[in-house]
Amino acid sequence: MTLSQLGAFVFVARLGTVKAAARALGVSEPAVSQSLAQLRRHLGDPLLIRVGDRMVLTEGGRRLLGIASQMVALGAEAMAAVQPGPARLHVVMDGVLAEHVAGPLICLFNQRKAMDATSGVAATAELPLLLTSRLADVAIGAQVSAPGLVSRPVLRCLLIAVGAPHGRRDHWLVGPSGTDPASDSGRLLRLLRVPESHVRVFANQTAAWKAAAEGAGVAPATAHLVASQLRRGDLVAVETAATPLAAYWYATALEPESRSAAAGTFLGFLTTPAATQIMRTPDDGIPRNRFRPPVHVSIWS
Amino acid sequence: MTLSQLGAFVFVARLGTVKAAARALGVSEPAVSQSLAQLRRHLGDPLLIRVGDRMVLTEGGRRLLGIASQMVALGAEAMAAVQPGPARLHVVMDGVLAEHVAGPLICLFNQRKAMDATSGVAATAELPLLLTSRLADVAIGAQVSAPGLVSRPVLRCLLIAVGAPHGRRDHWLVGPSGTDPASDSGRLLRLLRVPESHVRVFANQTAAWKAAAEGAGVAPATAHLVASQLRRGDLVAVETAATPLAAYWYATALEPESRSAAAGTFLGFLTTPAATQIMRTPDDGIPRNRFRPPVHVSIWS
DNA sequence: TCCGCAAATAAGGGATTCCTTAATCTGGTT
DNA sequence: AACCAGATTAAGGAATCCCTTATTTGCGGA
Repeated sequence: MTLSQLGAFVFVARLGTVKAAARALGVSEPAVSQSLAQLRRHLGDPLLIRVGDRMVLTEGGRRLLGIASQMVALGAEAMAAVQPGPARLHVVMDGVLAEHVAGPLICLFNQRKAMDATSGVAATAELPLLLTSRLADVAIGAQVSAPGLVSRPVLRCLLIAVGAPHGRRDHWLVGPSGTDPASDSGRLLRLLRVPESHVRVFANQTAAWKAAAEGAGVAPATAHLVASQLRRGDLVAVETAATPLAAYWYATALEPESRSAAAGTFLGFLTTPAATQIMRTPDDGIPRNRFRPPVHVSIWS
Repeated sequence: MTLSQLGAFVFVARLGTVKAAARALGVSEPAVSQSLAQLRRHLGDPLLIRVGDRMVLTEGGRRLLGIASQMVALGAEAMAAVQPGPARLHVVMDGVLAEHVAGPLICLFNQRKAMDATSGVAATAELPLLLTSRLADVAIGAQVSAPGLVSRPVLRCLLIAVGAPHGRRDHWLVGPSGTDPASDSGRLLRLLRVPESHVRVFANQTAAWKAAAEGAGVAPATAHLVASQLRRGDLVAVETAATPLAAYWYATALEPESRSAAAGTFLGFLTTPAATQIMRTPDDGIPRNRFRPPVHVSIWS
C-alpha cells in the first residue's frame, strides 16, 4: 500500500472514471488502473466497480476513501511542515478545561509572550502518551504519573454537584467529559456509583448546567466555574456522599532538561497571577481576531 | 517518502535511539538508519540529531512527528476499514446544529432504524466538497447549490438577536460558528456590519447565550433554540436592522440515483414528526450508552 | 590514547513500484 | 453483428525500496 496508490484511488473515486483520474494525474490510463489493481489485491476489496460508465465505490471503498484522503493530504502537508516557521507550542487538556479555560488562557499567553500556541482536546488517559511521544508540549488536567513526566499543581478547585433549587435529583447531567472515566466528572459518577441509565450526556458542559438549572437533574461541576449561577440562585449545590471534593488541576510536561523552551515558558506563565485569574474566572469570550479553533486530538495506534 | 520510512522515523523519535527502533521493528539497525537518511534527503531537514546518547527532534522533526504519526496510524486503520462491517452513515453539519441537534437527532435515528450513523462538524463552505467527494452522506445546515447536489428544506426557523433585558448592547457574543462566514451567525454579523473588534467568541453557542443572559452583550440566536430562556425572561429579543430574519435549515445530499441507501433512509427520517420535534426542541441530553463523540472534519488538500 | 558504543555509509541483491505501449475484455449503442 | 469507449491485463524496463553484512565515522569514558 503506497501513498501514490492511495492517491490514484482518491482521484478515481472523486472524478468517477479512471480516464479522468489519469488525465488529472498526468499519467497513462493503465498506470492508474494498475495502482488500483494493486490496492485491491492488497486490501482484498474491489473498492471501485464499474457501473455503466462510472466507477462507484463499494462499501469497503467508501470506508477507505476518508482514510485515504486524509493520508494523501497529510503527505502533502508533511512536505510543507518541515520548512522553517515559527515555533509552535501545543497544549492539550481534557474536555472541561478545553471548554472553559482554553480560549482565554491561550489567547492571553499568545498576546503576552508573542507566541503561537494552540490548544487541543484529548481524553485524560491519552495525555501521558501525547506528552511522551512529543505530540504535545504541555497537558493541563488531572495529575499524570508516568516515567519522564512531571506534574505540578496549578489551581486548587472544588468538585461539587449542582441542580435547580427544586429540580429533580434522580438524573445526572454531564458534558462529553462525563464519558471520560478519568476526568473529574467521570470520577465523581464512579464514586457515587451512578448507574449508566441515570446519566444523560450533553453536547458540552455549559448545556448540561443549563439543563440542571432548568430542573432536569443534577450535574457535577467545578465550583468556581458555576460561581455566577450559584450567586444568582439559578443553581444550588446539592449534597452528595462524595461532594464537596477537593481537587487540583495539574500542568504536566516532560522533565525540565528534555522539554522544549516554549513548554518552560508556558509553565512559567501558568503560575502568573493573570493566568490564575483567568483559570478562576474564565467566563469571558475572546476577541474575534484572536480566536483559534481547538484541535481535536486522538490517538489511533 | 514512504509509509515505512515515516514509521521508522516515528519509532526513532518515540524510542530515542535507532537501535531501539530497529529492535522494535524487528529489522537491522542500518535498515532504520537508511529509512531515516532517505526521509532526511527527501524533506531537506535532519529531523533527528544525535545528542549524547539519544536522538532528539529538530524543530522540523517535531513539526513532522504529529503528521507522520497520523499517517502511520491511518495506514494501519486502512487495512481494517475495508473489512466488512455495518454500513456507516456520516452526517455533517455546521457548528450550531452540531452543538444542539446532532446528539439527540443521531441518537434517535440509530435507535429507530438500528443503524450506525455518526455526526461530524465542518465549516459551511466545506459541506459541498465533503458531499461530492463522498466523505459524507448528508449535510444539514445552510442551503448548498452545487452541481450534483440537491438541497431540501427541513425546518423553518427564525434568526433573532438576544440579550439580557438591561444588558449592554455594544458587544456581540458568538460561538465558534460565528467565525464561519457562511453560517447563520456569520451572515447576520455581516449584514449588520458589526466590526470585528466588537465580536467576542466563546467556546460554544450555549456559553455565548449564557454570557448574553448575564448582560455582557448581544448574541445571534435561532429563535426556537432559546425559547426557554426567552420564556423565563433571562433573555429578550433585541431589535436590529436585520432581525428577525426568516431562515431555513436544509438537508443536502447527492442526487437520488447516486446516493447511498442509508442517505435516503436518513433523509426520509428527517421529515418524520419525531425528527422535526427534536430539531425544534432539542434541549435534552442523550443516554450515556448512546453517546458518540462527534467527529471533527476538516479538509486539507 | 585507546576502547566501546551507536549512528552512518557502502555495496549488493531481491522485491516492488511505477511508468510505458500493445493487446484484451466488457457493456452498451448503432 | 459491428462498433466504441473505457477498464483491464500483459510485458518490459528504469527506478526505488528495503533488507542484509561489512565498514567507517563520531564521540564520550576508562
